[in-house]
Amino acid sequence: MPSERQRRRIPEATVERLPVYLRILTEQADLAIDNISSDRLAELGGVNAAKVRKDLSYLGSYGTRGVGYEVSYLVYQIRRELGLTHDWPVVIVGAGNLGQALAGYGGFGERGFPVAGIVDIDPAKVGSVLGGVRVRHIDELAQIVQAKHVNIGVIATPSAAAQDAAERLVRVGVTSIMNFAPVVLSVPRSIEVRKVDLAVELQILSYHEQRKASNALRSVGGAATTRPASA
Amino acid sequence: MPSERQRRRIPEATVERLPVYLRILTEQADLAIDNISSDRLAELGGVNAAKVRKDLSYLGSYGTRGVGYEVSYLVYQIRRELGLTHDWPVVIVGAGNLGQALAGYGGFGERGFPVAGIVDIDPAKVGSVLGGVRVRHIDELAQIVQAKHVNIGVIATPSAAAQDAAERLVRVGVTSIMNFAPVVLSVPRSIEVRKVDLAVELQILSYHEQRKASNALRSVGGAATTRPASA
DNA sequence: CCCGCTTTGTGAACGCGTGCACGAGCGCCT
DNA sequence: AGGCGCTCGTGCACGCGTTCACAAAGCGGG
Repeated sequence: MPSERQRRRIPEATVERLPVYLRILTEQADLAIDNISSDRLAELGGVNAAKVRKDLSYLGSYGTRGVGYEVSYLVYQIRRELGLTHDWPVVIVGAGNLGQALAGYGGFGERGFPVAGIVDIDPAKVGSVLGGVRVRHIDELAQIVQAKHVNIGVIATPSAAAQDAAERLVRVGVTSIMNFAPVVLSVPRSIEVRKVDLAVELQILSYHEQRKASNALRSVGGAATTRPASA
Repeated sequence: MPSERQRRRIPEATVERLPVYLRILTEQADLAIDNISSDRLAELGGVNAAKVRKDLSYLGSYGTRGVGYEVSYLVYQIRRELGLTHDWPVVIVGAGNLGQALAGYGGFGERGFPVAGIVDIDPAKVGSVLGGVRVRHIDELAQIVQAKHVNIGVIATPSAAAQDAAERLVRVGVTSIMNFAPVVLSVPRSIEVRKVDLAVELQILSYHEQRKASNALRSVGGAATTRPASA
C-alpha cells in the first residue's frame, strides 16, 4: 500500500524515458485525447509496450485495466516525479556561439527551465543581450545563482575553459551540470553531470556508416546504394 | 588470427565510448605522450580500467603487456574502426537559432565533419551566410547531397517540421540522422538516428535535483514518510 | 447479472554490459 | 640468462534492463 509518494528508486533507464512519455502525453492532451493505452503510447514513443507499462508502474498503479491511462493524470504524475511542478532556472556559462543559441532558443523557458543568466569571462561579451537576457561577467555568477535560486548550470564554453567553469559552478552551489564541452569534467560525486557531445554523436554515426559501407562491399562487391525498402 | 579487419561486432556501449578515448588519446599525443596504460586512460576518461581494456580488446590486441598502449597506433586503430579515416560531410536542415550555431560552431569541420550545406524551407533565410556556408533552399537538398556525397543529415528544425525534414533526407539518400528536434522520427529501420534532446537532458537533471531535495527534507526530519533505512 | 473483451501490472527468463580477478606475456634490471 | 614487476587480455560471475507471457481487473453488452 504505497499510500503517499512511494520513495522507491526509479531505474535510470526509466528516468531517461519519462520525459519522452511526458512530451507525447502533453501533445495528446492538446489534441483533446484524454485516454491512452500503453500500446499507443509505445507506438508514439518508438518503444515496446511492456516497457511503457513497466516504466509507468514505477510511478504507481495509475492505469485502468481494460481502458488505459488517463492522459492528464499521467501528465501530472510524471511531472511530479520528475520535479517539474515548478520551474528550474538555469545559468549558462559561455556566451559564444552555442551559449547564444541556447539563450535564444526559447524552448528552455517554455519547458520550465528559464534562463536566469548568461555569463562569460570575456569583458567584451558582457553587456550584449541574448534572448532577452543580458550577458554578465562570470564574477557575478554567485550573485545570479543565489538571487535566482539556480541549481542547474549549463557549460557552453570552449573545452579549455570547461573545467574551470564547472568548478566555479560547484563553488557557488550548483549541483547539476549539463556540459556541452568535449571534456570529462572532474567534480564531486554529489554533482549530477550530463554531457552532450556533438562530435561524439557524429562519430557514432560515422561508425555505423562505415560499417554499412564495408558490409555493402562484402555482400554485393560493387556499388552500394542503400535502398531503404520503405513502404 | 584476425588477419584482415576482424568483422566481429562491437557492442554499442563500447562504440559510444571509443570517441571519448580517441579524444583523450589525441590530446595525449599533442602532449608528446606516446605511451599510455589502461589505468591512466581510464582515469582521464572517468571510467573503469577493466572496461577500457575490454573496449580496446574489441579492436584487437594492440597493447603491450607490461608497457601499455602506443598512443599513435591506438589513435589510428580507433579512427579506422570509427570510420574516421576520411571526412564525413554533413548537411544541416534548418537555419534557425540552432542551425546557425551549429554551422558557426567550427568544431564540426575540425573533427572531420565539414558542413556541406545548410538548407531551410523559408525563402527569407536563403542567401545569408553562416560560418562560411550559404543557406540554400531545401529544394536543393538532393543536389547538395549528391554533389558532396553527404551521408549524414542534421535536423535543426522546429518540432513540427522535423518529420518532413527526415523524410526529405531519407529520400535523397542520407542514411544517418542527428535529430535535435524533440520528436520521435519515423524512418526506415536501416537509417541510423541519434537524438539530442536538450529538454530531456534538463528534465533528467530536474529529477535528480528533486530527489536530492526530498531526501534532504527527510533526513533533516521533515514529513514522516517511508524511512528507507539509508546509510 | 454474468460473460467476454480489453488492457494493465508484474513475475520470470533472458541477454547484455560491468567489474573482478587472474593468467599470460613483455621489458628491465641484476 | 634468469627472475621480477608491471600491464594487458579475458573468463566468469553478477546485476540491471528488456521482453514475454499471463493472471488480475475493469467495462460494456446482452
